[in-house]
Amino acid sequence: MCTMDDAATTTMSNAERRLTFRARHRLSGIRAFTRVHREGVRKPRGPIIVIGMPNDLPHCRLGLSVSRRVGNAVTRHAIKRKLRESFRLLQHDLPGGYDFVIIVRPHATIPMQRYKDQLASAWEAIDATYKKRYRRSSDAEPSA
RNA sequence: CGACAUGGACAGGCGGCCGCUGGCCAGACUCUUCGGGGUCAGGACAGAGGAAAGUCCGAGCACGGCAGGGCGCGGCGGUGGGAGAAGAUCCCACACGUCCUCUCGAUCGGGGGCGCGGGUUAGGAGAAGAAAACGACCGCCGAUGGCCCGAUUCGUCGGGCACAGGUAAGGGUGAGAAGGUGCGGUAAGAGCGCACCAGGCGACCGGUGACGGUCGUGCUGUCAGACCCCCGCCGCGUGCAAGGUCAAACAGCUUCCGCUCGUGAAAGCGAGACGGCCGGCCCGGCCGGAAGGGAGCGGGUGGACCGCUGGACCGUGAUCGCAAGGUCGCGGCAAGAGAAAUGGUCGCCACCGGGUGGUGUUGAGCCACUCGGUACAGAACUCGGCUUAUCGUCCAUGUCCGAUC
Repeated sequence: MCTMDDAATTTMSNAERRLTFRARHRLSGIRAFTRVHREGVRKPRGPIIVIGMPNDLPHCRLGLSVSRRVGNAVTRHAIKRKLRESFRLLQHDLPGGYDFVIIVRPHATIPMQRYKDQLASAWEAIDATYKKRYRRSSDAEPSA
């Protein structure tokens, strides 16, 4: 039993440490996108606008919206890959349980590190906003 | 050697770390209606293009439509062969037009490039212009007729006017002005006549044919067919978000059961209860099955699976063909995503450009350091073409020619 437990904990910790980007990390479907657009918090950061809202999952999900105005298919795809990579590398360093939609505005190409910094900044800002809201509502509830 | 043209090949390389998609091989945990499903970690393998693009043609495939014919709409357009699944497209030869190539220049020949290229004597629209064809704005003429003046042998003659009229030489407009140039001709002109040139028509000759040649014929405006139109030929529509399968949940529809007792294996039948209708009420008669459940049909929404990658396939050798390509042998299986994988980052090297320093008689070049760059561009059902974009490197072929004056 003891060994079983050990094995379980190691796999868990391994799973937590690994920087994967699977299908479950993707935001999919027009409903999920419009929901985030309508209810989420918008944080513009340079060439990108990050919209975030909490989900009921232990991890975060990412959706990308890059219009044709940004460039041709190759350019758009390159930006998407860099943003996805940024999300992948950041996923365990920042609080989980959010859905994000990133809208990309037309801009000159920049290295991935810049996208990563912008995303981290927006991520923290969104988390702070929801933490504040949660605290306010839990403070207000007992009094009312 | 160099320049230009055409065709072909390649589309920076290697490594570390961290990831993604696919089927395959194996494992742990877990759920299960025992069919299977879920989560996690692992292994080796495979994983964008010559244009994957534009979606412009031609097909396969799918669904819908379809007697036959006509109108309409759309597409194509030199000729003869050939390749091809194809009426897409391509190849060879020829014809026509045009350009280039030698030369101070001209002509002829050779060679090469380019051409969405049937009909403009079937007709129409089109700006400017007087007019695009039954042409007269200016101009020219005014022979002939008219009017006026003079002379007169009374027959006419000379001069004038620009009234009738004649006229396409010249001006102006235009891409184009009555085929062009020259000579004759005329009052002035005009294919009115002639010569040459260009075109049309006819005859003959050559050619399978596009067409070419000769002769005849005064027959002759021209830009536009990437405007309508005419002629010939061809053409159903929509595209994998096509379309098919599956199981859920929820509308809707059909049908059965329905509450009790008897009978019966069951279906059912009989009786009763209940509800509705006839009725003031009862009897009686007729009709029905709420709630709930079973079965069937089933629009739309979301999901899963199929379609979905083995094909007019790729590589290679032989052979046939001028070529496009054909035939045969051998070897191979090569992405299948779905908010959409095929990457991110770091280092080294290669190539190109700039700067600094060194070497070098100046220069060319070489070396070191440093900075920047390394195209166009991303599969979305699959093929065959076309078109467009493209940093550069390499290879192959062709041309850069001749005669006469």
